[in-house]
Amino acid sequence: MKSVDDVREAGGADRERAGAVAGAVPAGKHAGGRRPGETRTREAILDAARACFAERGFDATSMRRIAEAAEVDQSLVHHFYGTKENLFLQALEVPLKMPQALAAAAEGGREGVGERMVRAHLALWDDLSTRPALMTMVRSASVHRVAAARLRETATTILADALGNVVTGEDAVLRSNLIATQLIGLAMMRYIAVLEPLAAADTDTVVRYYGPALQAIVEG
Amino acid sequence: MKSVDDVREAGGADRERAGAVAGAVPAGKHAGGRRPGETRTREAILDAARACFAERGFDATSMRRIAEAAEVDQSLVHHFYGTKENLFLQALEVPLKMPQALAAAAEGGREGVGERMVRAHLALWDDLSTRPALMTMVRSASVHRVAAARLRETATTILADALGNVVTGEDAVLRSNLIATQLIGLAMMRYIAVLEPLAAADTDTVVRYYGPALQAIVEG
DNA sequence: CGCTGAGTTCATCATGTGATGACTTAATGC
DNA sequence: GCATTAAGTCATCACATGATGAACTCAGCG
Repeated sequence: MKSVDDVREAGGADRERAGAVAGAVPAGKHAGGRRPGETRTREAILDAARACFAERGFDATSMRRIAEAAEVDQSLVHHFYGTKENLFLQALEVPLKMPQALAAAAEGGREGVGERMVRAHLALWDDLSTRPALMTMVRSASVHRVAAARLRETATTILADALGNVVTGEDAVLRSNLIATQLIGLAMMRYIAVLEPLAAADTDTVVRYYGPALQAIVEG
Repeated sequence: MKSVDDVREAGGADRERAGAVAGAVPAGKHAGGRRPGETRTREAILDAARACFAERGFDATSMRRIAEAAEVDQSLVHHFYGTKENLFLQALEVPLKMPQALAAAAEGGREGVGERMVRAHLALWDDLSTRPALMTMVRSASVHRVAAARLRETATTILADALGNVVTGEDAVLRSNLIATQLIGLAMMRYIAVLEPLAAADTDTVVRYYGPALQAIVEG
């Protein structure tokens, strides 16, 4: 898969494809046709889509750009995923790691849970296997209904569930919301708006300062 | 100005315009021409643009939609504001109220400053004269460089400046960032993602729970 | 009055978009 | 081996978009 950055204004400099020996496709005949051997194109397209959506959001990402990033014909994207909407949906699928990691962080009692949550959250965003989906979700949440719904769902189902044993008492759900609020804010500023010095700060420092802020809400 | 919602799929049901008496424009002649009396169209367009951008973000808002919302021909939008980019820039202009309100909230010493900041922030978002610009900024920050820059600028210049006397000591700037982080997160979840019950909670409740979280960072 | 400039509409363009269908080649099941 | 299905390309469509230019009407100034 090509890097998303490479694609930009590409145009047409990359007509020869890997494995297509020069002359293998006789001039005048159709270049189409299934590639020999087993294939991983479907996954490549999804990866490319995730990367593109993560980097520019739903609207600014065209099917053509995704195809280019996956080094594949545009129709193939439609062939596998149908509509752009549906592809986006797939790209949005949050890895199972996420609820697990957050639930694990919530275990171990009330004490220090703020710091553990911040650390787990940062870990998910720094993990290359989870980051694109999260980035896609947050980046498009402001303009795409489905992404916004996914964000809400994540905030309630996943987070509130994980925190069920920890955030108790008056207005427990509201307070869970506020914790989600803090974590999403952190993602926005550190990874999307890239606010300095926050974006460059190392994990431990962020955990040290931000943890107590979450803790304040846990305590009520 | 028409409500943004009315526009949706409008199409062409609204051909007769206010003041254009039937027959006033002889068939076969041009309908163009300046309207009699003084005009406020320029401002109307900007208002419409702000409303549209606030509701759907930069990409999903077309010049045509803005024109429709302002009940004006599309070319007029270009006539007054040139490119879409430039119009967006104008719509993004943050009202002067904002730095003032936040600076005022920061006055009065360290004690209770967390709550005062949250309250001031919510007030700005509930004020119809400031809300559209803020909404536009946050909603498009994820996908538009200029909006993101504006957001950073707001977070540093305005917020950090206001908090200069309050947030002191180690990593003061980083901690100001984290406070901005919390406020932006709140805007995201309450006004954009519309997470319940947070979105429906009344101001005082939010202030009561969220204030101490900001305070935790002020204290360090 | 007549002129200039600003406000206003219409028609149109080039471009990029998502989507479809025809066609080609390889894998797979019988 | 032979039919069926899956993977792949190309050409093309209908449409929405941002932008421009020409034409027209009013305001304001001399």
